[in-house]
Amino acid sequence: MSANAVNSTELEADILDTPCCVATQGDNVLQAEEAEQLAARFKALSDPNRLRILSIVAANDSEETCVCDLPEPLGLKQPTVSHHLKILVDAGILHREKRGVWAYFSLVPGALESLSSTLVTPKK
Amino acid sequence: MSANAVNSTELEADILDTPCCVATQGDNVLQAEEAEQLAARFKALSDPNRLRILSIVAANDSEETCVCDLPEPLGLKQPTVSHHLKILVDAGILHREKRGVWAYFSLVPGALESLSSTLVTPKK
DNA sequence: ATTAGACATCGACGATTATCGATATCTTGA
DNA sequence: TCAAGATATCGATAATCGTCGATGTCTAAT
Repeated sequence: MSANAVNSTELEADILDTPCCVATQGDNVLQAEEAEQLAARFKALSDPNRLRILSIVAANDSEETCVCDLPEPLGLKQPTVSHHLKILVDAGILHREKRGVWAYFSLVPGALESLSSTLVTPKK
Repeated sequence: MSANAVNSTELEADILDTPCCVATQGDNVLQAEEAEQLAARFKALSDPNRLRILSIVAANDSEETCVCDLPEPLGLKQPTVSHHLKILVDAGILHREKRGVWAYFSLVPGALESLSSTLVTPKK
């Protein structure tokens, strides 16, 4: 550890003797792979336009939201909206259902709640 | 709305008559600037190594965590760790306190909880 | 079959990001 | 004053990302 105090000349504790660099107990800590998966879901939320899409979908939760609802309020072109929707679907946050010509999107029940709980539950 | 049924020949509702592109009520929806701020905080959580840093800091909540604790378990070099810590501090998630030569980090109380609540509270 | 329209995919471009070596800053003990 | 060490900052590089025009695909109605 940090027990370098076998020195006979100085036994008093300096500020620098305050234990630093405590070995982190590896058990309690988020491992690389789980961190990767969690980060991927937060990454889906790390873009303002995607958050606004979620906001619109959540506000319309009674009726589903279709792609055509989105380009105008967001000020984005259709391919860009489609791109963001794909990211949210891949992250398991949105559900896509194609009916006829249109694609309707809705929140995956519990997805945001589950992500939310990872922030308040004691890490791992 | 979509009442184009004044046509005498066909009065039945096609699939395509299902109302699509409902005008989004602009009041209920996350505005650009708030979306930007929220996204910035999620972006801080969108990297696996930053999540692992938070996990380590949270696990050590009794004693504070110093920078020197981190490079080894993460497999990162010190400048990289410093970079991630800065991002977490700037996002208001970590608190930095310099004592002597060392910099100690701790969770900002309530920061993760507040972010968490934005995910479960009805959007806006 | 053909057309029109909604949506997805592709390819490109500029902007941002994660990483790290090199270096600067700052604090402490000699 | 000096040297050592902990941390922050700088500069570069490769990779990823957001955006959009062009194009492809699929569906429904003619």
